[in-house]
Amino acid sequence: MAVRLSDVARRAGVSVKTVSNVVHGYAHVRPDTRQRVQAVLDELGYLPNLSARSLRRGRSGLVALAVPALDVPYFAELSSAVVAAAEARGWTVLVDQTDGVLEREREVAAGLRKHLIDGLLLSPMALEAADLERARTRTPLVLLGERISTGGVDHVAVDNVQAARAATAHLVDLGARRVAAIGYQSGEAAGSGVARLRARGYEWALQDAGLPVDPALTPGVPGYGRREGAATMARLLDVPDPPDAVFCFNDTLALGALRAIADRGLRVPEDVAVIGFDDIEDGRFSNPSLSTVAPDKDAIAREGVAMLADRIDGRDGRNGGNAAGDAAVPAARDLRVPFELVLRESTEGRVR
Amino acid sequence: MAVRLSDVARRAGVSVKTVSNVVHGYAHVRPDTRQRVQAVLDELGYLPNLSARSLRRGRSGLVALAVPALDVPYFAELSSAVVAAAEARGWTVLVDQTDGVLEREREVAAGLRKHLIDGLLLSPMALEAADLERARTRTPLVLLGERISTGGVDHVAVDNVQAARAATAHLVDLGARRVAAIGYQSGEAAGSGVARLRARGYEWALQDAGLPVDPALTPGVPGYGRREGAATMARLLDVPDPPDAVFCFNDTLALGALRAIADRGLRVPEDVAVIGFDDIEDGRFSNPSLSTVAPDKDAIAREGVAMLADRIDGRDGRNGGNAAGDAAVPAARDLRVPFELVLRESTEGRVR
DNA sequence: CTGAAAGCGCTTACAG
DNA sequence: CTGAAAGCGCTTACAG
Repeated sequence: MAVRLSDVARRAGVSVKTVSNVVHGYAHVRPDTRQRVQAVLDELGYLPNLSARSLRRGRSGLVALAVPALDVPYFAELSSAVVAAAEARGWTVLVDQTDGVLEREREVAAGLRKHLIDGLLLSPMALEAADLERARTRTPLVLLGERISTGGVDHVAVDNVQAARAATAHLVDLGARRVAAIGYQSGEAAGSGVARLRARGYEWALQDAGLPVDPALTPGVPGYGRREGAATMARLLDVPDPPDAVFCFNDTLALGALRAIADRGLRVPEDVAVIGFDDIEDGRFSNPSLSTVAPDKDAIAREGVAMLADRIDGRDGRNGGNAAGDAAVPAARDLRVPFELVLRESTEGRVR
Repeated sequence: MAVRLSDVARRAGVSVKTVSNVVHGYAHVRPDTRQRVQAVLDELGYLPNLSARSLRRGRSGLVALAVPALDVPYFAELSSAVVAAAEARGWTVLVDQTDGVLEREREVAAGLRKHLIDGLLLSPMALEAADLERARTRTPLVLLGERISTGGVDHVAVDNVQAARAATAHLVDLGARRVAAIGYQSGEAAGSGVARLRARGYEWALQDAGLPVDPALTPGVPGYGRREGAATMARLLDVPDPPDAVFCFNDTLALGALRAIADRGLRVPEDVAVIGFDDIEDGRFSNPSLSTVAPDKDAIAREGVAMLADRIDGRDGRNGGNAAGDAAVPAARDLRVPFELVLRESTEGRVR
C-alpha cells in the first residue's frame, strides 16, 4: 500500500542505500543520481515509515508530556509552550492526563509506553519522592513545576517559596493586616509540593511583617478550581474578623474568590485585595483584572525540553564515551526560572 | 539494554511464541507454563517495544490531534475531552498546534507523520475544501467543529448556524433592537467556516425579527481572543447609535467585551446584554457570568474518536471483506452534536 | 559514489 | 499446547 524505500529504489534503478542517502540529504551522491531519485520520491509520494525508522534507530522522536489536565488553564498554557519547544527540536509530543491522581502519575513514571518515547516531561501533583525511586526506569525524565524533595531527578520550576512570599508581602505592603490564604491542602493531599511550598512562602511573609498565622484564615481546599475558590472565599467572609486581603495559591482559585466577593457586594481591592499565582490569560481581562505571580512558563517549557534533550543525548554515550556506562551520567539538575509580580486592579485598584 | 521477548523466552526455557501468547493472554498455554513465563516477565520487567510491534502490526495505537492552539480555552477543553476519549480506546494522542495557519494545517492534513499515526483529528481554521482534496492521503481523517463545504471527509460539529441563530434570537427576545456581532472575519480569513456560519445564523435571527443587518454593528476582527473582543467592543460603544446587545462568536471575545463595557462604566445586561459561544469554564465565574451557547464538547470528542475508529477498522478490510478495496468504503459522515443555550447574568441579570 | 545484506523486536502463519 | 522462521521497512557498517 504505502510506498517503501525499496519501491523507489527499484523504480529509480538504484539501491536502497542510495535512496536513503538522498532522503537524508547525505553527500556522496552524484548530482544526476540525486535528481533522478528525488523525482521518483516526489512522483511516488514517499513518506518514511516512522515505526521502522524508530525501531532501527532506537529513537522515536516522541516525548510524552504528563499533566493533571489539559483543560486547567495553567497546564493548557504550559502544554502549549512545551509542544512548541519540542517541535522546535523536531520532536512530537504525546499527551497524558493524570488528573493529579497518584496512581496515574505512578503509571506514567513507570513508563507505560517506555519503548516508544525517548523521554518524559512530568508535572506531578501527588507523586512523592519514594514513588519515583521505585518507578525509575532508564527513560529520561524531567519534572516540571514541582519540587519533590529528592535529588536524583532533573527538575525545573519557579521558586515557589520566594514567589509566594513576594505575593503575600505585596498584600502586607498595601496595608492589609488580616491576610488570608486559599490553597492549603487538607488531609492526604497535603503532601503535594506546590501547596506546601506556597504555604511556606505565605507564612514566611507574615512572619517578616510580624503578623500571626491565623488558622481561621488558612482553610484547606478540596481542589484548585474557580468553584473551590468561590466557595472558600464565601466562607472566609463569614469569619468573625474577616480578611482584608487574600493570597490564592493559583489564579483559578483567585478568579473564584473575586466572584464570591462580588456576590457579597464587596469591592476589590478596597474591601478585600486579591492576588493569585500563575498569570493565566483569564486574569488579564477579568473584572477586576487580577494581580498575580507570573512564573516564566516559556522558560519552564524551554528549559525542561533542553534538559530532557541533554539526558537523551547523554544516554547515547555522548557524555565522554567511556565504556563504564553509568559512571559519566551527570548529576540531576534543579533549575529555577524567574518570576515576576504582576500588579493589576485586584490589588492596585482601577487605573484611570 | 531493554528486555526483549527472546530474553524472557530463553530464561523461561520456552519459545518466543509462547511468551507472546502469555503477554497477550491467549489461550492454549498450559497453566504451569503460563505461570512460569509470567514470573520471568515480572522478574525481568519486560515491556514491549512499541515501535517493533507497530511496524509488524501496521498500527501504532497513536492518533494525532491538530488544533490551532492548546492554550485557547475552547481547544484546551476539547483536547482534554479528545485525549480522554482516545484513552478509553487504548489510543494515545499526539498533539499538533497549527496556529490556525493554513500552511500548517495543510502540512498536517498531508500527513507529516502519516506512517506513525493511525488517524488524524483535525480542527481546521483556515483550511478549505480544495486543500483537503489535494492533501488527502490514506490516513483516516475526521474534521472537528468545522464544516468545510465538501463531502468526502468525516466531520462532527455543532450546528453553528442554528446555534448562532438561537443565541441572537435570545438577545432579540430580551428586547434588544441594536444587536451587534463580534467575530466577523475580514479579508483573507473570511473563508473560515465557523465565522461564516455563525454570521449566517446571526443575520438569520435578525431577519426573523424584522431587524436590519447594520454593517456598523458587524465589525471584522483580527483574532478571536479577549484582547480583540475588548478592542472591538470599545469601538462599538463609540458608534453613533451604539448596540444594546452583542452576540460574540466565541466566549473569549465575549469576556473581552465584558471587560470593555465595564471600563466604560456601563452595566451588563442593563445597558448592553452579552452572549458568547463555547461555554468555556471562565464564563461560569466571570463577573458578570456569561450567557453562552454550549456545544456538547464531550460528544464532539467522543463521536469524533468513534468515527475515526470506524475508518481505521474499515481500512483493515473489516467492512465486508470484499477484495475490491475502495468499493466498500462507507460514505463520509456529517454528524451534528446538540447544543444548549446557557443563560447567565450577562443577559439575565443578577439572580438574587 | 553505490550496492548487498544484516538486524532492530515484534507478530503470525505454518508445522508438529 | 509449543516451536522455528519469515518478514514488517528502515539504517548502517562493510565492501567495492
